[in-house]
Amino acid sequence: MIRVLLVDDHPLFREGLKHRLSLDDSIEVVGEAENGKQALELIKSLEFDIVLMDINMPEMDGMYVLELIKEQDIDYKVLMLSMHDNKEYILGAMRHGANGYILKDVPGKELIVAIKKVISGKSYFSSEVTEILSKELAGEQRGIVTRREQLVLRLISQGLSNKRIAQEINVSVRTVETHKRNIKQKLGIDSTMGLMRYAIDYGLDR
Amino acid sequence: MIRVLLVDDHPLFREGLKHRLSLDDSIEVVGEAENGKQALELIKSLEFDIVLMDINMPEMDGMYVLELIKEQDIDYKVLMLSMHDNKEYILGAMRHGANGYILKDVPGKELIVAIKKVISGKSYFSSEVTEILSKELAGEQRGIVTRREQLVLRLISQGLSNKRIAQEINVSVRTVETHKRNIKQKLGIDSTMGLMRYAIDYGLDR
DNA sequence: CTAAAACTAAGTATAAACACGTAGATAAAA
DNA sequence: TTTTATCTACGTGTTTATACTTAGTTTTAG
Repeated sequence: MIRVLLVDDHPLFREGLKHRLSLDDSIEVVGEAENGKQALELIKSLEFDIVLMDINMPEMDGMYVLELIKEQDIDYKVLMLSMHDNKEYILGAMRHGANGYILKDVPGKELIVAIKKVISGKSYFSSEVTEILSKELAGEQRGIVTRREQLVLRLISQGLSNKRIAQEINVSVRTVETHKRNIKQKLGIDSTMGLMRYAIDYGLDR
Repeated sequence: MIRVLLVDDHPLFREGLKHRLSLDDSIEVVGEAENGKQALELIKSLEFDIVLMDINMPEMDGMYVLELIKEQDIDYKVLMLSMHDNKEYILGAMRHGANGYILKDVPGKELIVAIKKVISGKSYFSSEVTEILSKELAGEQRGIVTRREQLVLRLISQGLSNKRIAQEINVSVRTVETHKRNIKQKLGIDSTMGLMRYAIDYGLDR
């Protein structure tokens, strides 16, 4: 029996997932959390085999939880779920050791296939995801937005000024400027507004 | 038996919805569509009592479909679903004659209550929604964004700088600044980012 | 252990955005 | 025909952002 821990902030989505997973007799949902904090508590107290986790969540997002999980001794399997096929997310998830990454709108069977593959020790990335990755890699290690830069990007997308961002993450305004400049250069975008648009389009906001 | 037509672009969400609705014996999902176009076809060919429709969808969004539905002779009941509690959406839905508007993260029972209320001829707007509306109406008839301002707003949403916008519409940068200032004042938004979100949410972009 | 990458931050000068007030020209409505 | 709304735009002063360079410190990977 594969014991699954669900982490997603939308109750309806969780229900949809549960329903899908219930179609397979060897899978069982043993816990649910609606944000990262809850997830971490459950991870400590619960026995399970795999975490199925959304990236975009309020309170504490999935990417961060992934990081924390993978820093622990026990190697829990983590399958990331996302609405977005943006490369920053995908690369971020891979960098932090996710065992798989699938988009939320994949057909139902694929989800179960993915879980079983991950449980068997392999990794699973849905075809849309691998396609994006290959395009990225084809362009040779082009600038990857680093974690710190992603953070700054998210704050930019929330409409904060350099000054506010600097206060928020306790660095100098000049540092924020530097990060911003590097992000622009990496993404080939030349205006702050363009960055905002990018962040919104690719779901890096909120 | 209440026959429901589901319209949402996310299969998982539809499954979650179906699961919830299946908890009530008097409700039955008779059709599903994943975008506005499909929905319109089903509406022509199918018999049903109420449409449960998401606003944000690719291809053809829910707001436009609502408009088309309400222009027809038969008065179909329409309950709008949305991730966003943004007032333009809510007001837009009301203006186009939606019978209800609820947020996607409401508890499961509320959805069923809402459907039954709408079927009985009443309207249903969830509490978060009515709260936002009351705030809006308290401020009475605030300024309407003019055509020119809408144009500027659209360009802002595309991430253009004041300078670029000025070039685009052949006016001085100062004029753009003035428009921007007026828009902000009218909408009660004080950041350019807020304007962008407004434009994107309201579909003024692209 | 060493090299590379990431994070930090400053100097200096220029450019852009914003706030607030004001106002002429023109088009639309009463 | 007045009145009103809209579109246009300037002045002035302040704040913020950017361009381009350089560089110390820390972390990560080979």
